[in-house]
Amino acid sequence: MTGSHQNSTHSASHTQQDKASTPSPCDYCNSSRSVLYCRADSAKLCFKCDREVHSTNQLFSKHTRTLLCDSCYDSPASILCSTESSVLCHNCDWESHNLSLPTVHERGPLEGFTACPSVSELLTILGFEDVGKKALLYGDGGGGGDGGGGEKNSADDFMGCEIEGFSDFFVWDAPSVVSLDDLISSSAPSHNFQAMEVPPLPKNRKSSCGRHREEILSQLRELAKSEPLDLDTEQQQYLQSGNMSTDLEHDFKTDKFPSYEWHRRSSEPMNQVVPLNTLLNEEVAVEHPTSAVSENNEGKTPISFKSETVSVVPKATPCELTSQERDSALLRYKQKKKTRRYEKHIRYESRKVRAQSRIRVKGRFAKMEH
DNA sequence: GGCAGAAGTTGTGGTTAAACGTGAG
DNA sequence: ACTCACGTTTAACCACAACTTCTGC
Repeated sequence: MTGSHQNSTHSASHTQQDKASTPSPCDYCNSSRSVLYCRADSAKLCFKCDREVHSTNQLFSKHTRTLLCDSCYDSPASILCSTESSVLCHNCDWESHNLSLPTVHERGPLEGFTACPSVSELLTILGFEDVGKKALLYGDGGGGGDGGGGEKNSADDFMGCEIEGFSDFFVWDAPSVVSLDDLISSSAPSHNFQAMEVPPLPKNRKSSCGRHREEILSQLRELAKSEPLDLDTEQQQYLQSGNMSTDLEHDFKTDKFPSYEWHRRSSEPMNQVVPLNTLLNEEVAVEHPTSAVSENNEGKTPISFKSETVSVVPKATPCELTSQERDSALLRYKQKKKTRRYEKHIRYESRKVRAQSRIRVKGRFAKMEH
């Protein structure tokens, strides 16, 4: 083993550690935060680019995409832990549940999606079906005069804010098969493979989009701007009549940083956006609304906040790309796709040489005779 | 902090059984 | 619709050197 080889392996492991637990930008636009993983492309994408890439042709639309793991941000999530409201890849699930938190957490399989679902379909897929278009309409702090009683408040700050009580909106879609045990118990020959006596998972679970639902919902709202929602007449009139929250209007037209919109303070105007320089590479004091008290647009009832210092990831660059940027991004994506390696990659040539010279019995490695 | 040794983990390829897909009867 | 035969694909298996992480001094 040469020194340079050792160095390369060391640096490789460092690289892996470095990129772990750090949200990475979209492989396509390189600006929005990636929330989806496409196995076929080995690409991490934001919702907007996912739509753009996978709507290109029918072949691409068949790619299965899943959410990124909440823990390592590097692998497709396959397990939903409803106890922690997180989505995890197999490795992280194993680490967090088999080593430290054995079996007390309620977990289930997480499935991806194919084709190019509409925003409302995506909301359903991600377990937001009860919030759906209303939340997209009223966005953050908007509200509007729609009925709905007390729960309306929660949806008002749906996009940008973590609000207590709001999690009740999120509905867990109970998968038909929850575990291997379910498969076994459901395999009685007379039952026609339907799961029998397997209680469905509780309906009041949180959404299946993991810990980053703010980011996901923010991107979905961006997506909704370019996609005519399947709205009812009342909602359409509401949008057109100008009754729409000024905040939402602002979002649709000028807000470049929807993900960070909740960084405003209660004393600031509702449509004020945190300047870019405060968002880049520095810790900023932000305040989360702790209770959903925002009423309608005219009321401007102040939202109560709790202060919290968070590390802002410098990825909050505009989602809106110029045509040049788009072309550039497309080029980058295509180049990356070209250089993708499907063939087997040997990390340690010395091990290969060693394996090839090993004694075998029916293809298996045999013990060396000393 | 630096070093040495122990302990634990990873990666390697040929064979084969099982799984899977397809077409014929 | 079903069974069977046949071809193709996939994943598990094995031992151990190389590599990484931990521990004690």
